[in-house]
Amino acid sequence: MDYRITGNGIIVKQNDFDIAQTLDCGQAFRWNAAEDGSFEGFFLNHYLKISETDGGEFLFHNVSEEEFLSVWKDYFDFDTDYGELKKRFSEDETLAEACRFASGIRILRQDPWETLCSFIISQNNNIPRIRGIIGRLCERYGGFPSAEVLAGETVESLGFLRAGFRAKYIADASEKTASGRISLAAAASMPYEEAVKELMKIKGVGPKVADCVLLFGMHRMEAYPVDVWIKRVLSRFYPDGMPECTRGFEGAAQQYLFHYVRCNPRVLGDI
DNA sequence: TTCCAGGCGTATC
DNA sequence: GATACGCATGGA
Repeated sequence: MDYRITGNGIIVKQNDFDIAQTLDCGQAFRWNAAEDGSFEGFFLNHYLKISETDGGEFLFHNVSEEEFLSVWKDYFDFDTDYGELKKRFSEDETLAEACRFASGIRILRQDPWETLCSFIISQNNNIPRIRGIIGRLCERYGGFPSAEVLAGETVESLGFLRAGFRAKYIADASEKTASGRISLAAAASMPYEEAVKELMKIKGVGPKVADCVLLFGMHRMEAYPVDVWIKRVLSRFYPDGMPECTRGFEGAAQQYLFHYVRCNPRVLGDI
């Protein structure tokens, strides 16, 4: 990655990066596309507008060098070589196709708490509605509320979210996180199996949500969320499990596959 | 109108 | 441990 400072922000030269593919592939729910192709959104309390230039570089609008280096470089995971990952994955035919289809996906380094809440909300739900619920949450509190703030709510007072049966899960996650009964910071550095167990102490967090938190909120690339789409992928292409070339980075492979089959369901055949 | 959605808790065997 | 079923809500 190279960057330079201009009068209206930071311009970044970065391989293996596509704004829309990365921000709109189901790992984050608070980014919005404008008609000109730019995206606006937040990481914690940091606002960003980002767009691609005619020269294929990326403009971080009105961002200082300090903020770029301390916030956005990490958020977009610019220090990881996704070209190398895709090269490894491409030993496998299906993965090669998936990587070609969306070669600009990167795994964001998101906030663990926001990721936990977001994927609790995601269960048995569709993406437009997930975005709606999270949008109402952020609108009410003027940004994504902390566990401490949400711990002051009840299932009833969360009714404005129209989150359905998930409201009690959000309440439980807030109470356990705010009180210290579970520690997201500790989970982030635990061995994989222990981390899953720690996260699953929360009501409404099963294996899939735990893996999403580990992958998207703690950048644990070995975490491999299996949802309905990935079940179809496994059944159609990998009945004996994920190929050897993905070992240790199953989560990244999963995200290429997830986006590929959601956009091209026909490749799954009659499943 | 009916089906289904980036699952999980619970009951039952 | 496996399998079946209900769940709140709203997009398609």
